[in-house]
Amino acid sequence: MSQTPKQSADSPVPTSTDVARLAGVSRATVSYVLNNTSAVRISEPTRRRVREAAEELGYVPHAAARSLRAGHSRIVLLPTAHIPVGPLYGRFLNEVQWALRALDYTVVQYGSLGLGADEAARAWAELRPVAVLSPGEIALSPHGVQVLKRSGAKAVITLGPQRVEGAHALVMDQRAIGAAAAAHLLERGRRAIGVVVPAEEGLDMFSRPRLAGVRKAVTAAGARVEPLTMAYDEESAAALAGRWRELGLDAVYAYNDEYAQLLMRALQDAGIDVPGECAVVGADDLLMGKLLRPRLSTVHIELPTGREIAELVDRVVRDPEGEAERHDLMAAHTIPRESS
Amino acid sequence: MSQTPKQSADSPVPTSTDVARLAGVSRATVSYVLNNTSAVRISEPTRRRVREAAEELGYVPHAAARSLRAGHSRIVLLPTAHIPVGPLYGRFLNEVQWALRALDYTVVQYGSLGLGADEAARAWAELRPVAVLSPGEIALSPHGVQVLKRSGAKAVITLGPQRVEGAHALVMDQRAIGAAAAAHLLERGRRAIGVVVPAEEGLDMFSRPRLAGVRKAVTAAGARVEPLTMAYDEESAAALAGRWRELGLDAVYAYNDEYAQLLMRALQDAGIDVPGECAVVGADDLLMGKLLRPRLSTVHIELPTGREIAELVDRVVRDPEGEAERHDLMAAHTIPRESS
DNA sequence: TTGAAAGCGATACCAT
DNA sequence: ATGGTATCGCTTTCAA
Repeated sequence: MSQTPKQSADSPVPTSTDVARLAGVSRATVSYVLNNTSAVRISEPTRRRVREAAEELGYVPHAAARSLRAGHSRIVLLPTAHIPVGPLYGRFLNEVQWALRALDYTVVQYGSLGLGADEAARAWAELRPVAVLSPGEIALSPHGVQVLKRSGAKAVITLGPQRVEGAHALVMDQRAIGAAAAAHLLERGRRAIGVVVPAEEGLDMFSRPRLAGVRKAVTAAGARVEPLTMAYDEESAAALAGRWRELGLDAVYAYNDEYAQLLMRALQDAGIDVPGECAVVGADDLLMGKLLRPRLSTVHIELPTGREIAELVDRVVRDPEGEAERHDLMAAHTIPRESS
Repeated sequence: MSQTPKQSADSPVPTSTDVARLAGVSRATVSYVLNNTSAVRISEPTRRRVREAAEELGYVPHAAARSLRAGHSRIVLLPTAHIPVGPLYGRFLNEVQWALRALDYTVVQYGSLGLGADEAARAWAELRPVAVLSPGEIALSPHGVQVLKRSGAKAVITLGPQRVEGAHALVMDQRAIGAAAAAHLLERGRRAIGVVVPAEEGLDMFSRPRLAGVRKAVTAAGARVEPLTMAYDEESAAALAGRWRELGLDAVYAYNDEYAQLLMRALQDAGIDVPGECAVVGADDLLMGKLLRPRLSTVHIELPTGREIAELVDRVVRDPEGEAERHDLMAAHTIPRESS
């Protein structure tokens, strides 16, 4: 028999027709055998011949042709930001992808590089995904949702701080994080609270609501809030620390643990005592925070598991009319350590 | 009983036929207009009618149908690990994705969750990608490469420490990192060097060659190497630090900056002076390292830009026979700071 | 138990 | 300047 499948530069890709020919049956039979179609009974010898033929040719079905015929795909489109989000959230998205694959969806991460909301939605729609799970940092317009639904998407779901007209929403209310940090600092007796807002673009979807959360809690208590723009580099942190005393603040909530570490270092280098002169709180409860001195107080964020999210997506796909709006998907609580 | 899903109660997904009908032309004309086919000339009024019809119906072409007809796709498949790699490498992969999209490829990140190398390759082949860019941490067998090429992939490229029979290789030799760290420590007069090997699975593709790099440099100098398994958590680090003095080491290369930070903290907490009693070197040159005290010495890794990689992929796609093996894609040099 | 044939949606050749 | 139509690879009635 054939030893080494001699495939020169231009050997054509084997199709089910080739398998059928080699096995001496029709394409229909090939399909039946390879898909274990239970509605049809094929004799065992035939099955074997088909399988052997497929094996020998190295036949692999063509997903596009299959889903074209089927009229639907199992693609879940997961638009990705072009900027790196934090490690916590990054891990979470990874988990979601996992879980969706475990439910037999094909996860397509689509980087929508500089496309506007509507262009992006159009590009996504070309893939005819059965569902779109759009993280909060991705722009998605009501019109974009329409385009996607019109293109056959059973589920268009936003996963993040805000909802979009027409889409199912899995709301993760970032304000709770700011609120938790603020409550903690107020309880510690702080009355003038700075809030670091990352200068990096694309993070505002997270940082704005966190700031709003702080604002609400702090003003309700009659204390002061000061937004502080800072980039994730030493210069920016040093500059901020340099003018710290003019700001007259006695505490700062620094967006997340990474920014907090950066700022805390800069404050210390500027001779400002933490937590004596200024309390510092981060967020995300990264391992790192426990290693710092003083140990970094943080807001622990309880994200849903990837499985939960995947199952919600699956539910909406199966029952697009069903209610799937959820608001209880995120919890936040402070972990006080030494920096506050 | 199970009839064709009627696309629910609402309107069916519009096809080019619908556009043609509404515009009063044939499907061919629709295709010509919407693709700006230059070989055919369509009158301006007709063009307008077609475009308006498409707009009105919210028509979006069906990517699967198109690529089925075309006989090829612009899909670049990027298998993803199910474990988070470091932040440096993660950012790099993100950049690659960017750059590929800029070259008009559709990047599909495919999480191959617990599939064996051959099953995974088969699953990827179903999507008929024009190229597969497989990061080093992904298992890819020679047989898998065959399957992919047979399915029409013009380029199967490994991106990582090792090469795979049949695939183009963009080799990033991790040994250089270990070698750089070792050379630095030897130069500092250290003679007994520990090497942290992450306990986390999936990182061995990186950690093994790094260890090998250290080993080669150190044994050549007649000094001692000691592999040290450590997980990325405080307990594991503390345990290692607890038995440090028995180990009789005067330096440690801690895989990357994250593990280095963790271990350095544990050593300090165990009363071991850094760098006096033990020098510590990390890798990746993360911002974090500059914030620690003592400042963390590190190996700066020069990864290629995403654009370089994307262009290499593109080149192989256009000329699959051309040579594209590259070994000069990574450079490493030590940045001495205070911890060594 | 198997096969013939009708599409799924888009494109490109060949007529008109 | 347009339209008819074969075709890509696969699934699934309906017939034999």
